[in-house]
Amino acid sequence: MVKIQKQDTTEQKILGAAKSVFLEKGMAGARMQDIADKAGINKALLHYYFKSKEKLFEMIFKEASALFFSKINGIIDADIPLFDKIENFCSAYIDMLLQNPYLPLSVLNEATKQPQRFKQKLWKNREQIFIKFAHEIASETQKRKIKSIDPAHLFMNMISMCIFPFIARPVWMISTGMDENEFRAFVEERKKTIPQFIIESLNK
Amino acid sequence: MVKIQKQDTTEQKILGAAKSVFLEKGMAGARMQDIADKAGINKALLHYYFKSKEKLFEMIFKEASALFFSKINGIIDADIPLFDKIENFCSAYIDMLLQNPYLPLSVLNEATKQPQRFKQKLWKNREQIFIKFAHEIASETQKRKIKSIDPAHLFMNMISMCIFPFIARPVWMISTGMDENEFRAFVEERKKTIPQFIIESLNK
DNA sequence: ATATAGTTTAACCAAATGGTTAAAACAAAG
DNA sequence: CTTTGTTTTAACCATTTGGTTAAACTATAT
Repeated sequence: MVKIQKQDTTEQKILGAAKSVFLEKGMAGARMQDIADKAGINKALLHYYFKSKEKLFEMIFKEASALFFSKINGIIDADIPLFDKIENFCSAYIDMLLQNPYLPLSVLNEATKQPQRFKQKLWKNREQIFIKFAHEIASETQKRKIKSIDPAHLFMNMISMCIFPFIARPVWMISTGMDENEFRAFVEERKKTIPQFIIESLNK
Repeated sequence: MVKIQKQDTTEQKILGAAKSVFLEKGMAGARMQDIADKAGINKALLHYYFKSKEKLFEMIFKEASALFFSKINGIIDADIPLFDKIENFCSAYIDMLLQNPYLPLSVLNEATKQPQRFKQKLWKNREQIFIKFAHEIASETQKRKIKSIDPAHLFMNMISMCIFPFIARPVWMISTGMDENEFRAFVEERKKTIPQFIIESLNK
């Protein structure tokens, strides 16, 4: 008989627990004991599966940043009209972030605190993210289909508006009085309002 | 004779060192020894001036978040035309961030990791930041001067585009190949491109 | 000169934390 | 039943780190 009841193997439980603890507390703030507790096991077993905090963190972080960057390339590289691309990107990226709200803060944090390590370990074969996007903008501008705009700024604007709300979430919630559901609804709305906002600005 | 050569008192040196260490490493990652070293003193003297890490951190963090929020209210509350207000805000806020590049990540980080503490200690008498702004938008919309837009989204868009580049700086620099100066120039440009972008989108 | 506040040195303490170890318990497969 | 890999228990270790202490030194003001 194959394993049926255990949907989660111990390793998966550990990885899940590690992800949530690391993403919430960061490398420095995370405690191995907390991870063990959250996984429902003990510290000995935790080290039985993963040699060190470093190794475990690296594993989680690699996965996290892959998630953080992968969606971008996929959609930006698609072969569809510019405006559709913008709409798709915002919608898909926000969807991903809704499922991983702590992702941006965590990834950008570690990239800030350990820039050299980040560059070495996570930026090996990654190409310029928005080269193709830049060309496309240039082309559309030349064809006089949209107003002239520096692609770097446009790209930065787009990802800023998508990502930042998740980074500023607690402050935004406190300062607007939103609760979890209202915030979720607010960000859900942004899947449409951001593309709208961008396209209004680009349209001649 | 009054003290002349010492522009910085020891207390100021400590506060300066603490600010830079805390903002770069966060509460959990900061080391008292590092702060002492950076201030050019020893740990004993550090504790002679500030009882505990907690106290020192609170001091720095209170000042940091005051800086982070104060500019916003000031400009948003000014009594000038909407578009001027947007231009002023972006320009002044980005200027402030250029002088405190680690501020946003640090403040938002601690707000995320200790939301309750943040709310208690730092959000006592602070009012809704953008109430007045919202009214203004509503009024302009009604007067048919600008396109209809939800003020919350507009406000979020604006602060996102201003703040996010500083949070994503290391990743952005790596992925675009910019160096310090180029990044500075890029953000400097944004003082104009962001208001442009927003106003193009709002104009009927 | 002497008292006072600032500063250094260096040793020290207690707690937290990452990591180890060894023995025992357990479960499943051959 | 025995073997094998997994899991627990619980003690333990080494290091880091926040924080303390006491004695000595320095400069300045009275």
